[in-house]
Amino acid sequence: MGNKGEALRQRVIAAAGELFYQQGYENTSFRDIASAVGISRGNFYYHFKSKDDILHAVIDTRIAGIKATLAEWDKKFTDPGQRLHHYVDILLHNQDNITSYGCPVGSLCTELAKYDHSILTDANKMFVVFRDWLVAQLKLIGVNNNTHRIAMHLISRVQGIAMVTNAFDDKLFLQQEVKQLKQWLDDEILKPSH
Amino acid sequence: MGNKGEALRQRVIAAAGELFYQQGYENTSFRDIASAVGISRGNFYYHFKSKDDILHAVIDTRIAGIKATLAEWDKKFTDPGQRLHHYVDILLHNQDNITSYGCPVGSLCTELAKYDHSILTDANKMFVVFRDWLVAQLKLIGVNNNTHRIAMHLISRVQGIAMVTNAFDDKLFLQQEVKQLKQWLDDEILKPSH
DNA sequence: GTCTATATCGAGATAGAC
DNA sequence: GTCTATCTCGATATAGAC
Repeated sequence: MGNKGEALRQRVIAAAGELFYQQGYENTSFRDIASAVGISRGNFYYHFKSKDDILHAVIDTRIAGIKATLAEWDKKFTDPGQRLHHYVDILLHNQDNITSYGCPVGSLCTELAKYDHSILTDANKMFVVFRDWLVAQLKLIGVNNNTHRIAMHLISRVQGIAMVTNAFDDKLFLQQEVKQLKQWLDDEILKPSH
Repeated sequence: MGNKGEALRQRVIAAAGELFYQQGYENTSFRDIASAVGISRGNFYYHFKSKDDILHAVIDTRIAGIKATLAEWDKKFTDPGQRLHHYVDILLHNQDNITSYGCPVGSLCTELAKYDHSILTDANKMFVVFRDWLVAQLKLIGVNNNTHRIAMHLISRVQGIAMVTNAFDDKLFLQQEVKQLKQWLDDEILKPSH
């Protein structure tokens, strides 16, 4: 198997993914990616058939990365409640990037929704992986009703925080909201007295 | 005063604003706007000096529109609690557009954050108008602490709902979340028993 | 004021040498 | 596999006729 070519392909995907996140997909050119990776523009077309093709590869790689991360969490934390807290804590761990560029999943979906519905469907799968995992954790806790809705609600809360943090360039807001959301998680989901 | 030119200018701003919302700013060309308004491409530069200039005009017009809307609400609803509910209800009233294109303010800020910080600052003023109005309503209710944070929290919740509704193309989610958010508004802000 | 014609640039994509 | 050179297209923007 072409190890050298395969390695380059991975480097392109990594660089493109980062640039798509920081600058947006449409706003990132082959030039940008080429100079980041250190190759020529023409060389792309040996590994990818179009720019869309690179985006698809980026999305696939991200999905694999998300699945790997969640599997790691499953090992690291035995308590599903702890895992849910860890999900919210992503905001805190990535607060600098979120302040500058927003959420990598959310901002990409927002961009794609403006002009390409077929790729949006693919990008949305990143959310679906998170959602299904959240549903699984809720069921493990013993929540039996509305697990899907609660998972979607959590994603929505996290996305709102990321979006507003980015738009207002306000890291403090993120920190306060994370605290509040984790409190809500404890009060309404993990220790329901009603 | 050049009435004919001024009227055309307003038509351009209206058409551009709609297209920027539906297709994104970068993804909308002069061609698109020209054919929507029914003028030639060259004619733009008599009324605007650049594409950025059109965007600034769109933002200014939107800000004026938001202020007018809020002033209308102030007249229509005497109860500040009712006004806060009405703010959340924007989601419901615009559910079709939000499902297709997201929030006009939020998605624009998300796009601009990727490549132009100076215009983002301007676009963000749309949020600030809402935020300041929300703070005013909270104070009228008698809330004295954390009015700024609560206002930001409300914006964040609304943005999260709009973003996820758009990304999942899920109008039902929007409807459920609006219900839940209005319930939260009643329980935690309007009738605090604690 | 509005138009047509054009300049200039950078994008994605291709051809073919090495 | 990777490169250089080039094609084609559509974008913003400008010049100048009407």
